[in-house]
Amino acid sequence: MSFICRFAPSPTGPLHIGGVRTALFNWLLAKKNKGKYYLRIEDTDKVRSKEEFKKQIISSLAWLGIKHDGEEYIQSKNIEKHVAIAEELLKKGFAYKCYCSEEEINQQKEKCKKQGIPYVYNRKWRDAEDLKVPNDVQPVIRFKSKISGNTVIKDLVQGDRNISNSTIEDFVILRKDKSPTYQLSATVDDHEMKISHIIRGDDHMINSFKQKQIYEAMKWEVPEFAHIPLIHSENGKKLSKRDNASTLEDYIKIGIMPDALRNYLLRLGWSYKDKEIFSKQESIDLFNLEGVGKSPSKLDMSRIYSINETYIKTIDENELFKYLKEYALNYQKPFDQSKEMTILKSLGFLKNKAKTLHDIWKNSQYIIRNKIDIGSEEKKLINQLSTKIIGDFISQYEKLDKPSRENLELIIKSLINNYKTNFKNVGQPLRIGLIGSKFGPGIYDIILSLNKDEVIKRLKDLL
RNA sequence: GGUCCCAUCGUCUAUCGGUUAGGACACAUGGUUUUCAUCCAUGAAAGAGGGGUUCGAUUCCCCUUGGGACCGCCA
Repeated sequence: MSFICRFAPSPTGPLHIGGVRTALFNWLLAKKNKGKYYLRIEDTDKVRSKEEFKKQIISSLAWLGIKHDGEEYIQSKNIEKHVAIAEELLKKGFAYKCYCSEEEINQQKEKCKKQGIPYVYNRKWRDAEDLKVPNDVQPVIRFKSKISGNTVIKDLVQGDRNISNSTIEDFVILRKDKSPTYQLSATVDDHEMKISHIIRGDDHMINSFKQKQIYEAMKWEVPEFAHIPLIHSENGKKLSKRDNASTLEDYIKIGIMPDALRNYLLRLGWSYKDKEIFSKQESIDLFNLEGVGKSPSKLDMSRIYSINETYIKTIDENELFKYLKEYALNYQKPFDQSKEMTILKSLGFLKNKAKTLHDIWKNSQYIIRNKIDIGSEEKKLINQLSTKIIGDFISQYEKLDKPSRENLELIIKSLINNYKTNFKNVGQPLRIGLIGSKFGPGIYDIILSLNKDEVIKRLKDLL
């Protein structure tokens, strides 16, 4: 059996985290089964579709490492075909022209609202040979949904889903301006692209019942369906654009790495035994639809941070630096070239205190900045004793040929002895002088990561 | 409101009739450590409720409760 999957976003906004997961699952299933994964841009909403969103979606997916096969498919380029199918359905008696004006429909909706009953189109023009066709109304074409019987979808995630056909209204497939609607376009394109598995959010369940009827009317082979549960925000509702971490960009901005997000999204609603960390290859090998749960899952930021932290600590440092550089370039300031080597060499300890690229970037600021700003809290900690200690430290440090952890340790120990004090009273003033904060990397790491002149200069500034 | 669906620690989940209900994140405590962290150890934490079926139910069925999705000439 061949696996041809697709992800079909509409370019009406930035890519949503739920959409990212849908794309991921489609891609994973296609790759696992050596099939194809296509990207289709559903831009038939002429008003809301924007070129910039299309570009953003494509680049977001590229950032995550989800590459589609072939060129991206632009739905609007196939409109003529969609219209032709609408005409064909009309000719074959599976669709009909509806001359209800928008006012008429709105009136009906109002009426239903008043009576407190749900609105369903009344199928007025379904079998209307004797109705007089108004000449001031452009008709829409509606699909003639089945009135009796049931439709069953053998959903690969949800199991058998059964719905009474009477609950499906005669949906519009061609608007009054002769443009196709989603139900039609998506179905025609899925058929033309020979999509074998449609994996999409659970919010499309009803659409699948509608679209299945179109497949059957056209005598097309019906694809397999899998409706994956939606991702809910931390307060349990469907994720909306208002949630502050809902677009991919939101995560990139705070310094989440692509593999970490991929891993998080994979494990959200899917599991494989007790395994938590999956390399890209492992996720392809191990992914399956059977492991996808049926209930929606809530987004958990602390989990995202935690997985990101794991990746920061385990990936190759050159690769990590690549991500860090990109992050700095896009969301902070590009690194000064002369500082790059120092940062790369210091990554070993900078990354130990970081959950995000932003944290690493923050930790590396003392290397980047030439002038150290000392916080007001920290200034209070610099007293007579500490300036004396720093002074002593400088004179001993200056004499060192080549500073090393060992000889630095000797100096610090002698200072502790001479001043009959503890490490804290020696280390803290030094840290404040060198990085401006009492929090930060280990003092030896700091000193060794900076030039000897720079260390002396910074410490003298403190005196 | 109508239709459909879901239900194990706070969160993501394991269990596919017999388990001291397991793991991970978060949380708490202790230890290591030169600060903050890391790291290590330990702990607290769950089968929504009620009926069945069964020798035995978290697991199968029904009801209740709670939660969700859909209900556009948007996609």
